[in-house]
Amino acid sequence: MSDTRDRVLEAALDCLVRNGYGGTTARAIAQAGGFAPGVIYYHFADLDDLLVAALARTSGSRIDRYRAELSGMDRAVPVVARLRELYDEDTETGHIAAVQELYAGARPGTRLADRLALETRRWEELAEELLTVLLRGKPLASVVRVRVLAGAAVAFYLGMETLTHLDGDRSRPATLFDQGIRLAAIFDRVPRLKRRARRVR
Amino acid sequence: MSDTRDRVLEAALDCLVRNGYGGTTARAIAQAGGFAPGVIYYHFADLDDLLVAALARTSGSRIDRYRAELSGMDRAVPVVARLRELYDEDTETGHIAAVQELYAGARPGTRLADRLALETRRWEELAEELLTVLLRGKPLASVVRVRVLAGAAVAFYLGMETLTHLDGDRSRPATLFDQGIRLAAIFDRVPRLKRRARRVR
Amino acid sequence: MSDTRDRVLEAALDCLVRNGYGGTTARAIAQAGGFAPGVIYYHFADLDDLLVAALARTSGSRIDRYRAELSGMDRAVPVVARLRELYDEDTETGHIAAVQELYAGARPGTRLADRLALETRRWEELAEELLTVLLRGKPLASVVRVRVLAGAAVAFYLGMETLTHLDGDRSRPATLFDQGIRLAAIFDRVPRLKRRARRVR
Amino acid sequence: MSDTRDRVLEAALDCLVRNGYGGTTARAIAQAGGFAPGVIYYHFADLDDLLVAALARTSGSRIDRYRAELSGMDRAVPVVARLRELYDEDTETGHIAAVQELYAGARPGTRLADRLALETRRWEELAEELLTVLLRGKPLASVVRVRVLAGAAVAFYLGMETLTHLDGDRSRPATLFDQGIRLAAIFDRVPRLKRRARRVR
DNA sequence: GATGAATGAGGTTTCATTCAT
DNA sequence: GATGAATGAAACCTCATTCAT
Repeated sequence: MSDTRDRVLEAALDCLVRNGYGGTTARAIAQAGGFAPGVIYYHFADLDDLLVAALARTSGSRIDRYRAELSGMDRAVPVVARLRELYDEDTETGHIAAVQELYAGARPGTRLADRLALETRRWEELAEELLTVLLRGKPLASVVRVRVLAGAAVAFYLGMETLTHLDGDRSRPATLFDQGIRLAAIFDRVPRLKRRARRVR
Repeated sequence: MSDTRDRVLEAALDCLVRNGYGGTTARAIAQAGGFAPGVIYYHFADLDDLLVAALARTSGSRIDRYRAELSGMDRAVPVVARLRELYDEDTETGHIAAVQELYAGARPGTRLADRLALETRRWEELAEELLTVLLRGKPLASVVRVRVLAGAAVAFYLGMETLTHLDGDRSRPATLFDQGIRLAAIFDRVPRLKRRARRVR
Repeated sequence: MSDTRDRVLEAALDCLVRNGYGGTTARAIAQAGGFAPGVIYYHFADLDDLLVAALARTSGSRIDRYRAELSGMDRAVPVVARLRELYDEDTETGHIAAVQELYAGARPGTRLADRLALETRRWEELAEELLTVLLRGKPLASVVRVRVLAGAAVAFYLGMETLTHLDGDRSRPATLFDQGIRLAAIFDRVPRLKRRARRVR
Repeated sequence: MSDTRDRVLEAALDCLVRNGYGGTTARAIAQAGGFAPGVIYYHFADLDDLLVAALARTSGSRIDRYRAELSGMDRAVPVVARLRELYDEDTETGHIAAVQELYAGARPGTRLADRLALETRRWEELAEELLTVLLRGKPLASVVRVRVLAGAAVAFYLGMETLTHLDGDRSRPATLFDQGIRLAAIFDRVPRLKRRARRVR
């Protein structure tokens, strides 16, 4: 059916990774995908529309994957270890780089920005789910609100990506994950408080 | 001396805040500053050069201010409180918005990107200085490397700004600062270990 | 038979009225009529061809209606009164707006321009018929050639429409019709000369 | 000073005459004037802006010329004769053809349309001035309102031009002017009524 | 030092038209 | 008969940059 539509989406993501937001022009996308620039406008209203669709696709599928891989884990070390693998996966496929470019380039007030806000909320919801399980019964849980912590985690992840993308220094996330593992190990050693008949909503 | 050069730099920052990276064109800068477009090229090699200089100026002066305000503080709560004030100051002056735009728009491999990496390192150095004092003698200091923690702090700050800039939701940093204060209070209650003959590097 | 062909013609006229000549694109016509753009090229050689056919249809049917309503009238006042009604009818149906758009947009030398010239001649012929009856025996008839007067009438009508279309001021034709009625009343009071041996053509 | 600005205006008028409204594209204007398309946008905000300026210039200068040539004439025959010469002049210079194209092509609601409405009013004012003098004391003056007659004259002139431009048949205005002269001669033979103490306004 | 006019490449988008299905 | 995806040319417009003054 919309075979070409998919090719356009893929080309747009490709272009984001290779040329950055500013270099993701209609012509560049067309060249990357090997089709005429007009094709874009047959399938999408405009570039903004295309990028929104591309974002929805890549972000959505990544969220699904992250959730599938991490859901229900209640110990921090394996979570961080898995996160690192997923991050490496993202780096290879370039999908996270594409999203990063969108965060960087989107102008506030555009549909793309709105959509990014939406996707951000989805990532925050996922983080909240995971953190809820991780923090259950831990003393830390009584100090911080999970929702806020989730927001901080997403912001941190985004900032790390921005910096990494900027200087191309892959050792930065590597070091951070290393450190994360150590902290996670300590965290896991903190015993859970016992509660009776805890029922969450 | 080069009075005009300064006007150009100010105009460029102005333009970044008001029009974003993509809207910071030679014409727009000239209009913002009330001079002819050609002036830019008299004082700077090209737009990249101008933005590099603008970044150096604004980032440098902000780092100086942050250092002056925070240097030597050894308790977390006042540090976070001060940070919040500085952040609000940044928000008002728009300087942080300008830098944020540069992080967003800079293409890897350009001189601007190199300069951003350099400024990032300076911020990380500042964070390292402050964290070194804060963590002195604390148990956490034996678990995480200060340098890495400093990098994480900068990344987190940048990510928070990116998200805030995108959706314009000022409540996000407010909530995070609130939470930060609470964590800082707990942190401050953790006693410092006594060590003999402490030698720093 | 070619039911769809008719739908295409109607859609083209619709589009002319709503979007103007410049907005009457293949896509817009297709959307207006609820069919695929390709359909146009199945029934018509190109857009020019379609517009020619649309013009022929709408202009032809309007000429027929004008002739049916006005033919044989020999007094000016009822003619002008009837013209005003027909004009209002045209305005409502939008058919006159469509033709006006074609006059405006047609490039000299195209088939559409040729066809417009042809339709103009038909309107001039109709005007000539009507004026011949009206002027019969009037002193004015010996001063002006009916054919030229007919041409002037059509030109005037077209010019009035152009101006009205441009500024959307419907009071213009209203005022002109008012004035026309007064002149017609005076005209009707001028007695007809008696002639012997009337020979037509 | 703005030498080039003038060249752009001239090129636009040239283009209107030669290529019509639809053919007056930025590229075509640039080619006609022998400059780069970008020049247009240096001197004018957009094409609409350019066409408004071109209209103001050509229409304004023609109105001035018409007024200078015709003002104060109180006999119809020399007026019509002079009109014919001016019309021929217009035809040669092509300026009237350019304006005609603008009337035809302008979309209602654009700045160009607004400006055309303004220029139309100016032509109507001129016509009103001239007709006021011509009709002074004539019986016709008590039957028609001069303002309405002026509006009709402008509409007629425009319609005549539209038709002439469309089919390129120069004999049409020639014939109409011939006929006009004959009517003017009759008009001039109608005696003026004597009025006492005529006070205008 | 400064100006502002000019350039030409390249940006997004639209369009008439074709063609495989 | 009809479809709708695809094309490539060309539309308008913006931009960094240069250069004569």
